[in-house]
Amino acid sequence: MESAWVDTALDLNINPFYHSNKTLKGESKGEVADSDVKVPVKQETGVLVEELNRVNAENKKLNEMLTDLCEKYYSLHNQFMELVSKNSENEAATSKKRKAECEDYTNMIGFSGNDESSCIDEESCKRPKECFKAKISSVYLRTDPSDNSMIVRDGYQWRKYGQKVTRDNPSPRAYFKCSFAPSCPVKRKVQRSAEDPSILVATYEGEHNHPQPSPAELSFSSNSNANPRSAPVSAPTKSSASAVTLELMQPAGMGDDTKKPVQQTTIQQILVQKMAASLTRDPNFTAALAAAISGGVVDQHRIQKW
DNA sequence: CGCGTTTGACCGGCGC
DNA sequence: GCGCCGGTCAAACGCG
Repeated sequence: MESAWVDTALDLNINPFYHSNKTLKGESKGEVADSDVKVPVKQETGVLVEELNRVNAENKKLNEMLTDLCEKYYSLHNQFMELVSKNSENEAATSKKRKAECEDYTNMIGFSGNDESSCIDEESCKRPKECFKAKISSVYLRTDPSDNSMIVRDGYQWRKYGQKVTRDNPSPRAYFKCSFAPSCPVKRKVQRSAEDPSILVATYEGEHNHPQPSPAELSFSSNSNANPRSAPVSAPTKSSASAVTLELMQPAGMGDDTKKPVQQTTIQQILVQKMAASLTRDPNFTAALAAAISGGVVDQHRIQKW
């Protein structure tokens, strides 16, 4: 099923050399042996350079598309924020309800009033503590279904503090707190998708109030991830499983937005990188993109290819 | 012995 | 008011 998607997927040329090899193989009239390519070296490098240029141009175009997308996202995001802040004012005035609703808001916009315990009055602090404090984002990770460990490697250090079987899902939900910084309020829930057990759903609440630990720090400080149960995860297969990240709250840099006045361009760059990384790893996206813009860049690509 | 995980108990919110 | 359910706590346990 998925292989079908992959086959029809837009070739984004993530790995141009592989691609080049394929074309070369095709050009070498079905020679079986890979090693003895009969094309003269000069001609070969010429083809490669040409291919590389073409790929660069395509990447540039895709990059522009992504940037454009980001700009649109930002303007929409801002509009939505305005709308919601108006709504929440009304909401606060009329009803002091309710967790679920609050969570909906946070879910949709990533509205985090203030970090930490900076709420002003006690009353609004207790409930909204949960309502407004936490930024919530979800990460979907494809893993081996036979792999029972619920470990999501995201560069932070987590301490498990609970596990629970929930009603709507036979697989247990694990609760983690960020243990890299003692005061870090971030929590993470990890649970297998009810529909597709091969997909891990990690839900993050809150923001890290510390920078992302470096790999050295991670392997150094405490054994949380070097623990026997966690260790297998560091196997590249799992951590590099194809991941689609839906960061509902904050487009980028969600680790440390204590430094709010980050240049928007920087954020944009990070966002572009993140999106590109996520999207290009997702065969569904590439396929959808291919379908959507099949008249444009891709056609040009295909024409050249044929 | 220290640290992290496991797991049953407990608590609070919510619906009926 | 009661019961269900999700989230958290904390003692017990295991590992290095």
